Amino acid sequence: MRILVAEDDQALQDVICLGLRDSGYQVDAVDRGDDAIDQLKWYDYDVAIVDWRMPGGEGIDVVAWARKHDKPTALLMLTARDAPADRIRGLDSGADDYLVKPFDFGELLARVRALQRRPRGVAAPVLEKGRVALDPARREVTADGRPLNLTATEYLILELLMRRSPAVVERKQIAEHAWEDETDPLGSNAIDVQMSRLRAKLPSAGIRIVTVRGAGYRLDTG
Amino acid sequence: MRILVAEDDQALQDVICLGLRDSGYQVDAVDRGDDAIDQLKWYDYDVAIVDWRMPGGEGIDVVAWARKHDKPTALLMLTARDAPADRIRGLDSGADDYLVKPFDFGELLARVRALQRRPRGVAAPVLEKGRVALDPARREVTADGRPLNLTATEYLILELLMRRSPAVVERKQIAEHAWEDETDPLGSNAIDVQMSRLRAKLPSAGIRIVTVRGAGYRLDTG
DNA sequence: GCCGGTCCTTTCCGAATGGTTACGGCCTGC
DNA sequence: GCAGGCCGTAACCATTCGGAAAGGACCGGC
Repeated sequence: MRILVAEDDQALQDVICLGLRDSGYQVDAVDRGDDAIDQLKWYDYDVAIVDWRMPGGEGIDVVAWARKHDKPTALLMLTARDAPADRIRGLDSGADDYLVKPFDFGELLARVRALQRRPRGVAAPVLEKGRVALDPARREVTADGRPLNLTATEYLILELLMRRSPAVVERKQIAEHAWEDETDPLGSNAIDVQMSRLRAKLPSAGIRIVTVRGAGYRLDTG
Repeated sequence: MRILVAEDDQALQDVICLGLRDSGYQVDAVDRGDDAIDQLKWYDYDVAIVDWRMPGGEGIDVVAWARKHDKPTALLMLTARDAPADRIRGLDSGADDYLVKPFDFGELLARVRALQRRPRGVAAPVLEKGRVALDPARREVTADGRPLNLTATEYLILELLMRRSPAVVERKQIAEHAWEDETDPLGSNAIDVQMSRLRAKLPSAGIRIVTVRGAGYRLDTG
């Protein structure tokens, strides 16, 4: 479990980081609000412990930023402000929990554990078409409950076709979606080969890939 | 928004119920622990505010029951016990938040709002899958009650897989969660080796780690 | 009907991916 | 400072994947 600690009091930061590491967490620490936002921008933390007062942006701004950008990180505000009005403001800015300094370290750990129990984000819906069900979370495709064994590339292509169905998907879009370097497969027959392999795995799946000459491909039922 | 209030002090119960209704919530109240469980059994509450000491079953038992039965209700414990050890026990029993009496009513409202924001459904404090139980607080993993001796890295990986199950977890996410410097294991086969060691300890544990080529790993039962 | 272009399919092979094992360095506890 | 556990490295292996190539099918236009 990965935790971000944003606290400008060096002594307190050390205590928190050491204690958390001791409990087996992967901890990164920053001492500025803007640095905290940077970290959240690039890494996927499970929990962030954010001090209210910090140089470079208040903790409350960090929380608001994370909420605005739909980060899955659970946010715990940490502060010396213990007036009810402050707590209310902290929580209403989007924090999931609020702990007042000085605090018992064991309680901090317990609150972190409580936050970890939150399910992450919203479950991706299962795409269904014909007899085929594609589950993006499990990365699994089944036909009548039986798994179709798709390779990574085949999966990406089928996912795109299912999402767009019944619209036509251009070759270029397929290239962009399923290849790192989207110019690569256009000069070759790579896409053709993939489509052929994919089709070979679909019969009796209740869907079929229709070629639209000069335009691309489309997924149809039946 | 539907809330259950379980509090045996009639005066306090009235205050809470009136205040919540005033804020537009639909509130049911009970004054016994067993009644609280009954209500949770039959109705689908968004939030339950549960006092610790009550006739007919302690609040902590209500919380444990709700978690054990996968109730999606967010649980807030309310109590006069403010020793850190009590708070920790309350939270680790599965409560999502813990508020000490006497409290500011505005803060209660803010904490309720914070609970509402989280996606519905919260995992139990102990993760269970197949015959394996993983207790994050004790940092212990058992299969059928017998301890599996996992190393620190193996534990971190298994914890992540169990939390995300049945979703696929990318290698990069595994790297971020189980290693300090997440770029390190990606260039090597460190993750592969850890997975191999972990698998070696899992047979007959009722779970299995499935490789999803090009995507990552997934924990499945069976 | 012929022709050019687009698309399909199959085969082949190099490369990538991942699993397993042995080894050795490092840290910890005694 | 020694023993043992932990974990990364490297080597080896099995398997899979996907693109190149080649030949054929199909389509549309003239």
